Amino acid sequence: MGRPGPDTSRAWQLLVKFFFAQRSHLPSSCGGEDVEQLSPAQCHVLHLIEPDRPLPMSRLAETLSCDRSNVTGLVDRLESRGLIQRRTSASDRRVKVLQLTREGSRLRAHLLKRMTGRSLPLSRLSLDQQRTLVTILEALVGEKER
Amino acid sequence: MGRPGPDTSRAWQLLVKFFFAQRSHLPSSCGGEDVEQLSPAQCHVLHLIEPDRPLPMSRLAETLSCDRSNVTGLVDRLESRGLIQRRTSASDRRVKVLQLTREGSRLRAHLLKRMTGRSLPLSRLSLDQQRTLVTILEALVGEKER
DNA sequence: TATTGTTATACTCTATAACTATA
DNA sequence: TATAGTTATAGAGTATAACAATA
Repeated sequence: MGRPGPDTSRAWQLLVKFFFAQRSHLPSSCGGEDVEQLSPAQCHVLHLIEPDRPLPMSRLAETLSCDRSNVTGLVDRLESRGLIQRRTSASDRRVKVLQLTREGSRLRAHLLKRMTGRSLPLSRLSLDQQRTLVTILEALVGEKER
Repeated sequence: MGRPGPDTSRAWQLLVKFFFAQRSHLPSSCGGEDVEQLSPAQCHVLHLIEPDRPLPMSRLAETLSCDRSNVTGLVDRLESRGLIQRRTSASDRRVKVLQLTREGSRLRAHLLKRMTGRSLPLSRLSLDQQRTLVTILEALVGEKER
């Protein structure tokens, strides 16, 4: 619906810059009280798996837009930490669905909570700006409601 | 200036999701006519080095918020492709400054141009939204003017 | 002594290609 | 034949620790 303009390039540049600058601070540094120290990718996966909502590995690969073999490794590491579990789907024995363990669910909630904290630079924005940002990003990601 | 709210967490989640979804598409897939196929990190570094504006490696490490040893590797790879050059600073012989080669400068311009193209999802936003996004991101990154 | 950059090491992330098991 | 997931392999990204050169 829009047109490419000078702001297009500028926005992307800033987006990348922001992401690179923040990725090391959060949400990976979720360690703290928890022993675990998850990588950004692992944290991201943990976010994408919602409690009581089994997620096929193929869907995860799509969302991450990465190769399926990559997902195997990510899941291996998260599973070895006891955060998620693989389960063979009943309807199609080829697919494996992922679900959070109790520990995984706990850590995920902890992450979400932490992301809302004051330390997050995003909280420096006014509420109006935050709302606007969410609207824009939803349009970008192609999510309507969630 | 703001307060943590439900949108804070939501915004970050979307930001991460968007970045993960896009990182493989651009601007790394800048190959095309060029033989090179740069990684996202390498593209990012290329952006950060402006033509005729030598950048100390330590500054680059700060901007990327990563370890200095990491920068060594990134620069090694970009230098071996002939895109940038290391030069020992005259004022302080410990520091090395980076500058684009002619080829690097050309490729950087190509990247910037490509980012403005229609293919970029960001260009789906209205001009107003793009402008708003830039404003918000500038606040986040802590950049006033450029 | 402190700082800049490098090297050595180890682990994670990522893609490609070949494979297994299901469908 | 096609699809979901795995394995093997290779390269890139990242951090820690020890080191050299310079300040």
